[in-house]
Amino acid sequence: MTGVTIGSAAKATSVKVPTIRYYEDVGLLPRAPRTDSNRRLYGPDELARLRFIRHARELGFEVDDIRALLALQSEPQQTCTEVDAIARSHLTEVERRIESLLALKSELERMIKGCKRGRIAQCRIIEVLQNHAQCAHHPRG
Amino acid sequence: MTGVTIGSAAKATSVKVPTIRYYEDVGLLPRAPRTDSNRRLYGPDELARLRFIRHARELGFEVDDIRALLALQSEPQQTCTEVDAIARSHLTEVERRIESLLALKSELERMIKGCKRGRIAQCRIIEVLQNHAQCAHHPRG
DNA sequence: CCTACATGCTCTAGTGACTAGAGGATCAAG
DNA sequence: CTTGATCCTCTAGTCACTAGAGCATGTAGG
Repeated sequence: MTGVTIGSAAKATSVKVPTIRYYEDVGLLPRAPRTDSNRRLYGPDELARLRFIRHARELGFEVDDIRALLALQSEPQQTCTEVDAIARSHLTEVERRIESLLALKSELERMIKGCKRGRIAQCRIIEVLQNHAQCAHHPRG
Repeated sequence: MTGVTIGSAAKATSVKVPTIRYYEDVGLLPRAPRTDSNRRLYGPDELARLRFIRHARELGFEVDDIRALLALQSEPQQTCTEVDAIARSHLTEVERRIESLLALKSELERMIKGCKRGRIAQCRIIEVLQNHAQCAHHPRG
């Protein structure tokens, strides 16, 4: 019966206490075993999972995506077809995201450069964003 | 008092009709003037503003950020410091995300490769993302 | 052993940024 | 003149949390 309390788990993973409980509620974490006095206990595996979830969320994956990613891990001798499909579609999504983040990066850099000139009168963020908005498909920065 | 209806405004800016009304509610757009029959009217300036808002949202700026950016626009003789700060912090975050996504990308690629050979047993997405999560400040890989 | 008080529990409600739907008015086309 | 699209307001739902109430339990100091 080893394991740490939800508070230490929160500290260890940078996921807040109520968020951990929320993840259990929505099934991203297995129902934690409890002490005699009904407190949740977390072992190293759960902490790893939590860190994974946190990071994936930071990367913008939705809870459902994360559920899928977690599923990939826990089916080690399944036929590969399905796993491959999930991984593949995630890869596509990840690549898409990298693309648009790179576009955003260069645009933000451009904004900052423009601002360096010192006066908003010459600052073109608004102009830039508005114009850019017209070419809906970011045809490569 | 020319102007287009909310429907055409939506089409012209790719912002959905209810979202336009929502932006008015929360003060990102001025209250639109109305026709005799109470319908909202939008002129070119409002369309521009809508396009700006949409794009800024796509870039991940929060409504409050956008409010700040729009406010700055109307004080043109001010220095750019604040705009610069907003953009800069977004840039940092964006770079951080790109890093992580690249790590995830190569892990997914590795998985797919592994799958091709028929086994998923050595899938390490969790490990990879989890470890990556620990170096909060990405001290250059 | 007793008292603080921190931490845990459950439950409900609030947040941001929309999105969907009900129920009704108005406009444009045939 | 009717039909269907579009508009109006209003309420409620979504996702992923986040905050708070109200109560139980654990831990440290005196």
